[in-house]
Amino acid sequence: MIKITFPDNKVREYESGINGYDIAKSLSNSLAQEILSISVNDELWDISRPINIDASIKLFKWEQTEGKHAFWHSSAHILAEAIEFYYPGTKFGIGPVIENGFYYDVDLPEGIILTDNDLPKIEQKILELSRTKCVFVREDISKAEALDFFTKKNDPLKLELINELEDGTITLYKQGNFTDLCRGPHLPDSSFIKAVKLLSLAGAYWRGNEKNKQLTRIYGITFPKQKLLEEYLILLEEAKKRDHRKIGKELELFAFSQKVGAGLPLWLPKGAMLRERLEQFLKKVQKKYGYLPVITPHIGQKELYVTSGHYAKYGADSFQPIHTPAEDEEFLLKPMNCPHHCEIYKLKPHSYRDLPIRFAEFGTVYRYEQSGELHGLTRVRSFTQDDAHIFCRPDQLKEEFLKVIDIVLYIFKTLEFKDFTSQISLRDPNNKEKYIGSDENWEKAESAIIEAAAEKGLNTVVELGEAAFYGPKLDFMVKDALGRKWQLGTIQVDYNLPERFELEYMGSDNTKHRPVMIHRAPFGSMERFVAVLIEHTAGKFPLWLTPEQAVILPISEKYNEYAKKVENLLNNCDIRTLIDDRNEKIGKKIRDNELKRIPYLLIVGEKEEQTETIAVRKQSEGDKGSMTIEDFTNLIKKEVDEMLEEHN
RNA sequence: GCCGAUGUAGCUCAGUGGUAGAGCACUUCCUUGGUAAGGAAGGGGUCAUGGGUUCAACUCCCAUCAUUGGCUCCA
Repeated sequence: MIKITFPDNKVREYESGINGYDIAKSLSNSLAQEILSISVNDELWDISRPINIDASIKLFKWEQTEGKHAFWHSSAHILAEAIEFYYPGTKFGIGPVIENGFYYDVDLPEGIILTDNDLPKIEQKILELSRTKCVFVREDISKAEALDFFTKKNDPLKLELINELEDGTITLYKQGNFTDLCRGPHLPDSSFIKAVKLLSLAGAYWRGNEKNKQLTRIYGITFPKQKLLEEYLILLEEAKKRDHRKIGKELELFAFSQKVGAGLPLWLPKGAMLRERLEQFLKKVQKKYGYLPVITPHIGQKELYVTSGHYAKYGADSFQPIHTPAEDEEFLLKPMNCPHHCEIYKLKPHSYRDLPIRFAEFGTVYRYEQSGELHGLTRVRSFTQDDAHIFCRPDQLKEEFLKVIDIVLYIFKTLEFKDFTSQISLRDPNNKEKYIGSDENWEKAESAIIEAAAEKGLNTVVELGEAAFYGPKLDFMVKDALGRKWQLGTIQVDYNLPERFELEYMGSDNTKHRPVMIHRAPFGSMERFVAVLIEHTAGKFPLWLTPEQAVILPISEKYNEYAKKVENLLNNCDIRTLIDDRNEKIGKKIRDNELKRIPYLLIVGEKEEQTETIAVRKQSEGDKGSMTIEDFTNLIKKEVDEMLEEHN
């Protein structure tokens, strides 16, 4: 007999050799039906694997990640089996579980190219194989046996993987006609899989290295119930509706032109208005925090970037140099604003009393992103950073970090980004040589960031080895509608540029010292920020930000004149208002303007004209009744003030 | 850059080896309507660009450009 300890610390005795499924069954039949995987002494196991020792266990259902993990992992094997059925001779790479589903990287036989049209038949085969209730059989083998097996199978990719494994830890899983190298765990059999959708095909380099062979990657997702798949597909559709590229086009915020060039966004009037408002908003905050505005050109001499080191590091990936009639003269489009700001700092000597100095600029920069990297407004070749560089003494680092974090948090709060994460990137402690700057400075900077983040109550992840070579950093990330993570704000310490530009200040000891630089951009870039904001709000921007706050809808042409009067009054009160005087019925006008995400619709007809009022309809809430124009302007002002209210 | 897909009217999308279609939008007319689509008529396209095959190409082939899913999830 063995002792099994459950998560609630209850202990029950079972016969040695019992498996997870039977344990679940001993608790309840319905539970047994739902169990997908088990952890035995914190190690994930198949529920069909016999347990011969005293152990503490946890049982996992579909609702738990561990349960989904086993489910999708097994699904990946069935996908592989289906592929091997249609394309014998295929070599298999890896087939891991991902956040939503799984994929398998395969090297198809010479001359076979998969297209989307091939996916349905593979899906059908997967369902067919699932219905046969194929059992997943686990087998422990030696490294030599594993090498032998995959040599016979002629699968060099698996051999490469096995060669990196230690002897004695190798397991195979077999189901039907397919055997795969796999750590597990798996479902007991394939019949759990009731619904499948192969989502997309993509090329993927073996082990993510572009020097390696490109394999075909097949993405898929499976579910234990057809209904869950349907719900998931609806979710995907909903997410697509929030896509900033779609909404940006619908609301005429931005566009691209093939003739202007790929990755070079054109901000249309409404988008530009929105962006300007965001910029004004940040400028006001920055002024309060002691930032000084600067403006620098879009190009700079090549020498500037040689000094900064950007030319050596990014020169090849940037736009080609600009030549002038003067011989040997070369300019670059600026990929960064910092070198220009360093030159401004250098214009005059600084005392320790002057620091920190904070130069801020909405600086447009240009980088030649690879064509395949371009994506809407989130990955472009021309973008504007809400950039600032803080030149400070090392002992001021923490204080400055606290202030920048305050700005970021204020922005996130105002724009209602509640679901964000932050990451502290530190040096790789085992590889200190690859970083510039003294040990002492690094330690100071790293603890300044960690302490500042902790003081502000940030929920942070610390990543060792993720720091830039020139200093540690703190990044803020949010997710877009499709669950993709985007980095927005960033705060980076830099020891490199002050060194390269030989920046100095006079210390209290009357000797020269080197300042530290902080790069920071709370939005990151205006382009990316607006993109994420569009997806976050589904185009329903906050009242203070939206291009048009109210549209006046006359019931008929007879009230156009009164509508004009109302428009003037509201615009005089700085409420951005338009009239929709098309010859359409009121229902039609309401529908169209709701679709344009106008926050307030003001309906005026006979009643309103006579009583000098407007009938107010709020976006997605409906009729709010009639009120005077003065009441309405007060309402708007109050709403805007509340949104922008500063926290302390 | 590489692998797959896509490119037809302002927008969303059908379509065929033999002179191009729908809905919405737009223009005009009727209608003057009270909280998410009133009716009629009309204008609008070098079918991404450049080559090739063919009596004939928007359609088939090749190239280019652009858009798009992916190329970091480690058996």
